[in-house]
Amino acid sequence: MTFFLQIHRFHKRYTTHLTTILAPHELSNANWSLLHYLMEHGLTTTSQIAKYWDVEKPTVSANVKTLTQRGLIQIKYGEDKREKYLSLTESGEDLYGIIFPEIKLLQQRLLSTLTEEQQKKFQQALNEMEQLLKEGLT
Amino acid sequence: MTFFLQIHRFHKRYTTHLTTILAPHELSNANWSLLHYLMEHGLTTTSQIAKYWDVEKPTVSANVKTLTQRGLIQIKYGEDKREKYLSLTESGEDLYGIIFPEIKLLQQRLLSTLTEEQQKKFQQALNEMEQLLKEGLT
DNA sequence: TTTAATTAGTTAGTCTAACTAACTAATTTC
DNA sequence: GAAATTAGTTAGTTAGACTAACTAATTAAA
Repeated sequence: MTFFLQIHRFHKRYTTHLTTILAPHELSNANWSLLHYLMEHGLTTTSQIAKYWDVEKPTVSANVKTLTQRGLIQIKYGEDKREKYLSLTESGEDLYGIIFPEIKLLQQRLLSTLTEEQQKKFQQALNEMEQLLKEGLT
Repeated sequence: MTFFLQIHRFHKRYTTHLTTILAPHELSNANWSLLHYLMEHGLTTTSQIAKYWDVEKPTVSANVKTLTQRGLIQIKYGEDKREKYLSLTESGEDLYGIIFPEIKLLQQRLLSTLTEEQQKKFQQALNEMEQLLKEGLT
């Protein structure tokens, strides 16, 4: 079984497992990622999130729309009239606080299979591989 | 940036990159996975593939249908009348031979970021994490 | 031997997480 | 000032799943 298939299999199970945690709160994985990003980074724009996640803006835009409608995030406009500064509302933070411990536990549990050194090495490798793909394998 | 987001980002780029290799041959990633599986394992059934990929049978079934219609795989029936034994046709093997070198090169290039020992450890960890998720983190 | 349970594979429908194309409005560059 | 770029949105599409329901075949239990 190749490394790449194992990544694929693991990733699928992991996201599926996340879904079981998030679905009772009516959140998709991507919704959660947005909540988490805002909690960690604070005030930020759609473009920045898209860059961080390495996705296109409409993907972020759709999640912003969903969570704004649910009152979980709020929007402020900056000096640049085009930009929307996103942050969590109080109920957004509350919901985050309810969910995060379980996800944290899951992640810690999974990461306990790796030493800190290994984790660091693997993350580095993932990053390098990603760069290779980004730069066209030059 | 968490390990899990890095896996996600890498995986997405990798599959996107595979798509650019496969699309000129009018193959999806999943189509290629099927070609590759049959090339590596030979005669096999839909259920076995579903197990190996860790997906549901309809997922495999759909890909079998596509590639059968294109004449890339063929079906033989076994003693158990329900089972379909799948294998590559000659044109399936030909197409595989055209595509595989490029994918192999890509994978080798990516894996060059890891020592063999690291790759082994990484795969082991992925496997363990997968088992944890499978068994419900007991 | 008959009935019940399980399995192989298919079809139809649904969902998630993307993407592209096209667009308006705002900002920056020439 | 005009052209180019950027922020964000909308609409449409695709890929890769999944579940539910089903038929037919096989296996297990009574």
